[in-house]
Amino acid sequence: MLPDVPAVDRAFDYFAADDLPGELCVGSLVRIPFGGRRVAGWILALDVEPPEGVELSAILKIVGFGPDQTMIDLCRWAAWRWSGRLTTMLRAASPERVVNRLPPLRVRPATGGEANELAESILLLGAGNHVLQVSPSTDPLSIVVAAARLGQVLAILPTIAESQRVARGLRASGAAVAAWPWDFQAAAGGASVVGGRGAAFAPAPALAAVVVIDEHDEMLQSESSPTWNARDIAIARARQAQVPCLLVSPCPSLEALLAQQQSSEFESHAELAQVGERFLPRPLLTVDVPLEPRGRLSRSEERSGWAALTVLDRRGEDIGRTGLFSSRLVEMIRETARSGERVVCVLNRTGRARLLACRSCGTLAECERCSAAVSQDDNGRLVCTRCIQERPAICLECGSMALSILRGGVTRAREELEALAKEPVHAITAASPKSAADQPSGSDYSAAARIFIGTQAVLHRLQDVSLVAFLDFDQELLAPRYRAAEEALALLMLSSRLVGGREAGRVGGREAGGRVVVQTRRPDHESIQAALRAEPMLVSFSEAQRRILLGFPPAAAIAQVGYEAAPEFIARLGTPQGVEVQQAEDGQWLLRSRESGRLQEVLSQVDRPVGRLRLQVDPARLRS
DNA sequence: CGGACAAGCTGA
DNA sequence: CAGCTTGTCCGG
Repeated sequence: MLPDVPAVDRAFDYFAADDLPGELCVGSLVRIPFGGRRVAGWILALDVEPPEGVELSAILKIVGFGPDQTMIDLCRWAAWRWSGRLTTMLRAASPERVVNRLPPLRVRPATGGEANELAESILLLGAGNHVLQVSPSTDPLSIVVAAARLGQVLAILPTIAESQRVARGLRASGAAVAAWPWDFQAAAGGASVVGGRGAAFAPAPALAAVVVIDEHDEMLQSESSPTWNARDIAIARARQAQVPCLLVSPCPSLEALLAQQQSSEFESHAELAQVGERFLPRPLLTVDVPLEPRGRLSRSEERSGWAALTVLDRRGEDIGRTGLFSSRLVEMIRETARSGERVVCVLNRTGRARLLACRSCGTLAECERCSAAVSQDDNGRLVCTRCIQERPAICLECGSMALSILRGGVTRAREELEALAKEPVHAITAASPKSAADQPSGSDYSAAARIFIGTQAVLHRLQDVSLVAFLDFDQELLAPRYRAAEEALALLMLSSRLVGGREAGRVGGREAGGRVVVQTRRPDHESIQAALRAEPMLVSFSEAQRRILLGFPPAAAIAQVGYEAAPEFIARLGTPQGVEVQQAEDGQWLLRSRESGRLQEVLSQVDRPVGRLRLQVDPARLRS
């Protein structure tokens, strides 16, 4: 019995009275007395031999059904893989509301769906991981429906909203569908599961295939620790059930390509096999692993979904004298807006300015306390993002109030563009209300508005766009994040979808006539070249080399350790063999191991000190 | 986590 | 030395 008390993370033995109402089995959710309180808990095993001299307490109540033995095994593995607590994983695998009865197992596969080549090839897939490189305009529904002809499928998508659309479509194809996290019962009864990343933990007793849509998407990873990734859990589940796992993406991740490579090498379901307390880990990326998706569309189909990409090379322009908008871009924006179509400009910098200098003495605007460069917020005040200090816009050196913007943010760019385009420009950031309906009256960007500007959040907010322009794509390409190249390509892919209007049901991409524009000084960068030629593998090849060289996932396992208890944690860790320990300047530590499974093993042996600790294994981003 | 209990601090 | 705070341990 594992109490649902995260800090405990240890199982205890209890006594089950014969006359306890309800069915008691492995995975049952129960209520038990624990440390003087009544708490919820999960039954992990029955008929255990309690240790000598322990007085057992009785289970108070059987609450309902929870994750079965298979799911408990999976949760154990996930807890090990991301150094999390078993309770966290079991919570994710438990029903939202009490489930008192499970329906008899009955599978109703999809019967409808298009009978195209792709659908036929999915029916023939064997167990193992299969990377399916699709076009940005490929409708995920067609793939999920094709897979659901095999029986119960588990379909995982990055967003709940999209998963609901797919769930509706799958239902229409005749399949029994469980929408996660609401339909635990139906899932346990054999219905095909469709949901967001959480669906990776849904029960699927008759599992026939696992499908991960947009497997490259960062949304599939939990942002708080444990930083479990639904793609990797999907891979483990498919292997556990010995069924095919379809990793679908227009820009496949290295993780998916590596998993595909390994599934042909390791056919046994070794991953979840435990040897004592240890799991057999997946090998890491090495230089001799060839990376190539197994499933591909025809070149023309694949290309059709990628939007025509215009690369505006800014190298020839005078450094420091050019604004955010090249004349060519302004021309394109005006032209598109004039024909009544929508334009979206992307600039991943919030506020008014991210870097300022004094106009009279040239001094950079810094924080008076910590000397970091200060930003200017929407109200014109200078703020330090590092120490949350704030002051008016005055030069500390000469007292001048005239500061010039060296690197502008969205607020400033909006004003600038409005002047250049000679029509209203609407700013949208992550902080803006979600839909036009939430808009205060008077700001009418729903109907008449044509030009929008914002951080990359705009790409998720708008539809029916004809032009997406990245004002400073170098910021994406050269971002100090180890996945920057893949993320940059994913942004171009997402933009292709947006201008292709997949939501609107159009064919999309080149054929729909939408355009994506990037302003850059790195026109030769592989992320741009990959989108230009509709050949995402260009990024994979160079990224694989880079990750191996620098020691980042999936070529190494890393962990970021932070918060107050971090120094004590690192002290307890010592200097274990096969693990590098690096201290970052922001008071965080980075652990790295190039030996598969070594990091997990080492982390599981350290007991957590008291106090707040952030421990993130293989996070998508190393944050400070 | 939260309760129990022990060891340390304060004040008359 | 009572009464209270702070720390450490443990739960079946």
